[in-house]
Amino acid sequence: MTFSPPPLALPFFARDALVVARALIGARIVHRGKVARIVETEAYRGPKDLACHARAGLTKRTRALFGPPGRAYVFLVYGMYECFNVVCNEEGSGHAVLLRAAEPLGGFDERTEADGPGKLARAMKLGRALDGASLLEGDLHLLPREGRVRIGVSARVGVAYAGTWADKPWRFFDRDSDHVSRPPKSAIGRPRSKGHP
DNA sequence: CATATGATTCCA
DNA sequence: GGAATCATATGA
Repeated sequence: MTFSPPPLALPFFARDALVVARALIGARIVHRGKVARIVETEAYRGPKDLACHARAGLTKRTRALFGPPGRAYVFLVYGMYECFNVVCNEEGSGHAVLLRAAEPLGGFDERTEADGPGKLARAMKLGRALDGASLLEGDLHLLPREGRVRIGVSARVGVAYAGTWADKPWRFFDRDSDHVSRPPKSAIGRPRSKGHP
């Protein structure tokens, strides 16, 4: 019989989004019979972070973002893609971690890809219906990382409008994964090249 | 009420 | 390089 660790619990999520974003690289996400290994995340750190949706304060959209940690924050972007986040830190802080890419492990069609936030949410069926849903109980949860992982760091993607906040090194990824959404510009921590040695 | 835009992806 | 596509945020 296979040992299965318990899902990540409240104390894991009740920390700064920067800490949680790094800790989630290599963790697994489980939902409706699908399992995937998280290989890319980004931290969003509340109202002061001008790249974070929390900058607009508490609105209809950010209700879950300002809610308790350990729940989902899901939003629609560009009218057609959804982005799945895990709420972190303490209630009201507006911290969250965006899941940007994962390696499909089980329960997927053979050619399903999850190398991008929109594609990951679509592949795992993590739509807006889950906005505010708990990851601490029920059929949506995360499992701790097993083994070692080499973590790379870069600036966050797609937030150029945020001025200097766009340059913060708050994106994390598995340096050895072939399922990261895009190679970082920085030479440090670039994912293993597929073409050359 | 009107309008601009986005934590993206896919196509030319 | 540009389009697709629509809920939200913002300002009149």
